[in-house]
Amino acid sequence: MPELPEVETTKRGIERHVTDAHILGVIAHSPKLRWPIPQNLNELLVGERIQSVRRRAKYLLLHLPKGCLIIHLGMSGSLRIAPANSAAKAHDRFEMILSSGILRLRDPRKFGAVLWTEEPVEEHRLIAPLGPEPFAAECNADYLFERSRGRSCSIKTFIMNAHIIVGVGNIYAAESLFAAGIHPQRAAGRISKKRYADLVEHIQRILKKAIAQGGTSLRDFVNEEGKPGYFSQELQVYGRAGEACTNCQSTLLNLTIGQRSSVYCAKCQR
DNA sequence: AAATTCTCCTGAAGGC
DNA sequence: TGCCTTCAGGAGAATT
Repeated sequence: MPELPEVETTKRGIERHVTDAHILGVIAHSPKLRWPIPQNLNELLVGERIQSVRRRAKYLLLHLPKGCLIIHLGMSGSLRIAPANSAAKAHDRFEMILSSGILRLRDPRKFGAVLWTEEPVEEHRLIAPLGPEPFAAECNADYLFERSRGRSCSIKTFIMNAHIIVGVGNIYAAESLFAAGIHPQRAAGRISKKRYADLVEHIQRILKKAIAQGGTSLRDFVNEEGKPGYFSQELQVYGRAGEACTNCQSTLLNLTIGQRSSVYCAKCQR
């Protein structure tokens, strides 16, 4: 399921294909994903040039002269660069015929999104409320400590909240908390600044490593060439409930926090 | 404001 | 072998 490393991997993969590419056609195979796909994209975009591609949180932003195409991969989405003459298949929901090939969004579960905005994208309703990127300078122990004061939600829920910090989904939240030795259910407001410093360091380290390995491939994720990522080999706790902790050999436990499975080690995480 | 619950959708896995 | 049920999961929306 695409989290920040997977989206970053995708962004880097499509960058050289889409930058400066001209749009020859736009086809929405599904009327809606999470939200309706604008039906006038063909007339809006054909003939335009893609100026650049950026990632903000887990959103991919394709900048055009008139506006910005916002793409979210949801939990089962992947973008591929396909040959110009290839045909769309069953779960292909959206595609843009480019001068450089076809940019195709495959999303079996339809939790993704394709949106168009002509306002500055930073002001878009989905982008504006987002917290800082995990690698940004302002995303540090002081910031997380201040934002967490007085909050009773679990630390896992807290770091998965994109309005606090973006890009930390279920997999990397579990991994980061294990690395930092913090129990996923501990109240966010009851964690010291020192522990937040540890935590943010681990979040950054783990995300960077996952990006370097092309993301974690679980179920559907493949990069723009259809290849999986390799970070899943590095997972310490995610998906390992019932197995032995790599640090102390205790049996890893599973908790449901905010309707998300949360694997942790009761001995190593307090 | 913050916390909780609901919702979208479909493949995969488990039970019988 | 096959049908039915349950579950996962990003994140906004609705509700309390």
